Amino acid sequence: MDSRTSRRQRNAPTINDVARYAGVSPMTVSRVINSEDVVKEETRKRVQKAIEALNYAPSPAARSLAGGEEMRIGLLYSNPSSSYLSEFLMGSLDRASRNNAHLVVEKFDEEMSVKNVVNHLVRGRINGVILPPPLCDSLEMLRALAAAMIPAVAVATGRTPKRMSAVSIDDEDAAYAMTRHLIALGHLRIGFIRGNPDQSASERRYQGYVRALTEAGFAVDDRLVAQGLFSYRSGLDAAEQILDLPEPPSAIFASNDDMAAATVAVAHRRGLDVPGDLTVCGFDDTSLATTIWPELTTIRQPISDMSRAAVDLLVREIRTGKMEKDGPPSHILLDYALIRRQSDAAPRRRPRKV
Amino acid sequence: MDSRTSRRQRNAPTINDVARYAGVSPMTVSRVINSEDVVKEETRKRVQKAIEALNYAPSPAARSLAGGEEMRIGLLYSNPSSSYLSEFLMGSLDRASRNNAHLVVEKFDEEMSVKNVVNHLVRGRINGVILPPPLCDSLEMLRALAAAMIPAVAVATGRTPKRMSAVSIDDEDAAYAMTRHLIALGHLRIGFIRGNPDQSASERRYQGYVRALTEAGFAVDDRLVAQGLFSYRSGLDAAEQILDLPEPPSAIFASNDDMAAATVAVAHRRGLDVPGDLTVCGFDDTSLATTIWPELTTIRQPISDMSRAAVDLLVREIRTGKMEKDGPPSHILLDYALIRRQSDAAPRRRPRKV
DNA sequence: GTTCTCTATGATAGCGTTACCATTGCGCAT
DNA sequence: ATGCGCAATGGTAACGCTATCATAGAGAAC
Repeated sequence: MDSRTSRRQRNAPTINDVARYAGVSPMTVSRVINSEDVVKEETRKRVQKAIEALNYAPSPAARSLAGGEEMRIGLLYSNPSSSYLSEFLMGSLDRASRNNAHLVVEKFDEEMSVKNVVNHLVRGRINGVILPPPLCDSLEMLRALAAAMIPAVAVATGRTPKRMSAVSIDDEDAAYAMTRHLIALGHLRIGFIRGNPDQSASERRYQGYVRALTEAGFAVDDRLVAQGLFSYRSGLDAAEQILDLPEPPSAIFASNDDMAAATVAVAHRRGLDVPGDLTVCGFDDTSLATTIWPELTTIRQPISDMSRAAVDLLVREIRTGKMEKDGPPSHILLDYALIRRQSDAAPRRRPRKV
Repeated sequence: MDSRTSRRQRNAPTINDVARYAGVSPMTVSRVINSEDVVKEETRKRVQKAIEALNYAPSPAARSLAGGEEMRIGLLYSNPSSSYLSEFLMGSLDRASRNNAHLVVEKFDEEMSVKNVVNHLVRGRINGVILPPPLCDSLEMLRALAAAMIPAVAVATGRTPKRMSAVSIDDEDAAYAMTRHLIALGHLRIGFIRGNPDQSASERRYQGYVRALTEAGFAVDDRLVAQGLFSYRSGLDAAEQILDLPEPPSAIFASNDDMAAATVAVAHRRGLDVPGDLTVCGFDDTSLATTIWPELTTIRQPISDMSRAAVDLLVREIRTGKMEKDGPPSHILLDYALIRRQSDAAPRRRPRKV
């Protein structure tokens, strides 16, 4: 009898259940959850297993009651490159809830003034902000945040900001790797479409391209390099320009997937087979890369991992009350990956089989 | 001395402060807050005044801990049609935080069994689930959730589920409107690319197309209708099939944007101008619609509004402890919009200008 | 061997609220 | 008077977690 001896809803496991299961005290479980480093590796593993086994999830309410600190972190985005955003959101959301922080997503429209937005954040008691591109490159925004004493973490910026922590990949190195990949395939003339000059990653990607070429002993032919803006539309123009050349390249490396997709479209319009007649590759591995046909060979950025790292970093900075001591900011560099799909191939030899 | 006698953040007043100030017990204050009617009018007034005076606001964390009504709502998604997801997330996030509910985003991979996922939800104390497409059409999932007594809200399903609330647009009507739009432009032969037959919206969209044609006195020519699967790839094949016809249509209406984009690609490959030689329109208004060139005329679904509505609905159902009484589920229908962009035009007259 | 570090873990006491039962008066029927 | 029912309020124990201090062992230094 006495069917509900407790007020617990459902019969969700609590930290005590986990503790009993793992044969430790609740406190130790708490420490594992909050990834404190004092716990012995062996114990941690045992607890982790118990958590898995019971499918335990900590109660946010209890946490904030006991911990007494409710943290609000803002995600300020401006360019809804939606596929990017959704991955980004997934990662942030995940870490935010683990860190018992509220994620407040805020859009920064063109019309708004930076000042207003920052004021809005202050009013909303936002304790810190994470900035995905292209906002991470807006000096105005960075300055305004610093002035308002709001800690921020930049994600995927090409620069390494002096006063702010950042999480990114090595754009230069990734572009270098992709270019080397094309060289290894046998391409001798490789076109390049640059990204929007306002975003710092553009320059880094171009530098990687140049370095690979130079190292391989190729000259950088300016005619093979077109300026784009990261948009599909701009990619169309850039690709036309390159393919109009009297001696067009056998491969084009675009600074992002949108422009690569545009390049594929232009090639097709001209009756060129991809990758038979032209190899095309992109950068970012957004959903567009696998939407179109052929699917794009591209550089994958671990977007959700980056946002995860960014949230963790930010939470730590807020907790330790950074801003004051101004220890040097952390810069985390995550690994990229070159994803081979169907849009690249060795160039057709000029003189076909005898 | 003893500067921090308590762990309280800020120095927000608690229910005890109010009680002391009003000269009653905390319990009475609680009753006043929760507007229970047992409190004598005079006492209530005194307490109200104390609340005013101290500017007291109850702590949500403590409330949900004690009240046991911590709400966690799950967002179960399977097909990361990322642009859809990010809009969806924005809406859900917004409402979830307003409703003091935690949003738990969960991916449902192909490999997982429905049973496992549902178990996972139960263990994770998820009180309710919202299901974006295509999961909202999975009968297996719906049944499993019902069996586990987890309330759910389907979003953008074509069906109107018997036992579950749903939020959607009128797919049939939207497709009807688009088809009428094409007819009004002067198109006489209008192709159609159907969506994945596993998703209920596909059939509804097709029905709208048929109705418009029939009403206008056109016959439905089966050769102008191709089967697609909602993927770009399938759109490529479907478009080829339709354009291979000896007498191809002057317009093609694809059941979603991905397939419309594919149709544009096929047209371009064949040297057809869009919209000059062929009008193409899509459905959904995902980011792809504005990524490609020409930008697609399409049907806009108010995705974030739909997810907002879904969360509100779900929260209300959980609060009122539905599931038991099985009052008829609510079905909310939101408005769509026909967005005209650059991919449609009047057909070229067969005999060009004398 | 004794004391003095540490390091890893445990015990205890809240965090601010509500659920549940107990208590206090008070009017009214017996 | 005595007891009863009822209205209004209070006391106490959760809720699930973390902060803080205490403690047990394992070495290290003497």
